[in-house]
Amino acid sequence: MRVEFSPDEFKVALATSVVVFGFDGENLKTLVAKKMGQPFEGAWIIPSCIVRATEDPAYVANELLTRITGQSDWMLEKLNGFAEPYRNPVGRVINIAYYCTIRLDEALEHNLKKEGYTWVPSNAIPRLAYDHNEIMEYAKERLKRRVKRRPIGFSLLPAEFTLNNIQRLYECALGKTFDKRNFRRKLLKSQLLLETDQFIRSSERAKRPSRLYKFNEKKYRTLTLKGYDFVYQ
Amino acid sequence: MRVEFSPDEFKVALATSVVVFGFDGENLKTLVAKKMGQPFEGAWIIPSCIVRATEDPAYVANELLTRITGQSDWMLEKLNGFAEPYRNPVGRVINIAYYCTIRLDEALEHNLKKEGYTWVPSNAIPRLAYDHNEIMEYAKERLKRRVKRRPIGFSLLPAEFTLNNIQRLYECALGKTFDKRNFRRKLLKSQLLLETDQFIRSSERAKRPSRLYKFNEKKYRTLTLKGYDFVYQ
DNA sequence: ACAAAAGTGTTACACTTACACCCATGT
DNA sequence: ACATGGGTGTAAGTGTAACACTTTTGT
Repeated sequence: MRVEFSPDEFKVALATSVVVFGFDGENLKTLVAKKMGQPFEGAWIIPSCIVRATEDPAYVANELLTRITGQSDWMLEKLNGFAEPYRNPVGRVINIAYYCTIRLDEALEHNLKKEGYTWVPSNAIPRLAYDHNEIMEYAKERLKRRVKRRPIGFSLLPAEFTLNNIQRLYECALGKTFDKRNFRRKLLKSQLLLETDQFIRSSERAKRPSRLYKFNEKKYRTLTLKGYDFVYQ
Repeated sequence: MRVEFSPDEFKVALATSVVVFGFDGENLKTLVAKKMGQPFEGAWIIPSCIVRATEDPAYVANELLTRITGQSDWMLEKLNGFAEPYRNPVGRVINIAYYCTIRLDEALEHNLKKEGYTWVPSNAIPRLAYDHNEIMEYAKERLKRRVKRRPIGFSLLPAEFTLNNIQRLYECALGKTFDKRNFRRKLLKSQLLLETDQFIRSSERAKRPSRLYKFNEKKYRTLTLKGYDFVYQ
């Protein structure tokens, strides 16, 4: 029975990666960067970082995101530990991966650019180094599940948005399409949205402007407290 | 930026734990053992094992289960990596945890006893060493989710079982009760069960014997291929 | 005027829930 | 005979899914 650790069992290294999802009103996308240094120099990777043996990966991941985005206090959700041997050619490295969602804005975009990060559409992820494609798929599945149970719009949409925006977001995240009338009915019935009296043109092509809505955060909080399940399949 | 591993980053050790669920017709239960050796000598733990830096935790977990149960080829599902610093007083240890479900039988019980493992009811888990209570809770939540989406009876019930058995199993796993008529209607409509012409007395107290059913594995396989969701909330 | 997307209701069906009594058997 | 769990049906309500046309605005 192997239950006692001897000193030479302590030979593994830790890393953390964070899958970041954003939504531009049209498409769901995720952050990647070009890997610097060997191995895999120049390959695409998910934002990642070494974790020292004394550190908490959640803390390190938070620091990493803060540097990348210029914003702090992230609601990171843990994805999993990726632990296959040989996933890293340098040695045995365990990756503790997280994901989060983010609202896009200009300051953010500026910071991302400065730090060398790029958005790629989450339905067309390029080949990534290590097992990062696996981590990415895992994150997409998790987001899907999340979307089915909780209205995620809060964290991905701007403060005001159209019903078409949010429908599009759900369609991207779940990889299917919905009937406009049924979607609206369901969403409005939930009372999670508040009508504003603002209108916006959703694209160049659109002639008629569409109404802006915002989230009813109070309603959302009371509902989640009661163990509300949104359940959009 | 910390992206290059130096040799002294490789200072972490690995372990794996497996949460095993079983069902005796009345209650859902899970395997624990008494810890041998320091630290936490004599405390209850989830079946666990060291993983060397060159090994695959999934493989090691499988070996561990094979030893404990005397059966091989486990369908282990990965739970998560538990990676908080200081979760193990001996040093930095990452635990890659799995869970599985098992059909009880006599050979199994005999082997468990021989290896020093004991069942505890999964709604009354004792205080466990390390962060094993956290892992256990995580596993219970996962089982719950699993039960909601897929008929788990296959892996937990004997080949033939009564409708009351399976209802009881669902009630244990989900921590709620169901209306007998509605439960039966739903289950039978799914066509996942085949009526046998066998009857059994479900307990000493029961006078009238109840009908045995078995799983319609073919139906199950075609349904899961089509992306079937059982969805019992 | 026309092009483009915004917006709007109804109906049929499926599923869920609530609910109470008789049945078969062993003691 | 009685105690114990086994077994059964119906009706109301709720949610889902399918469906097509009119409105508003910019060009």
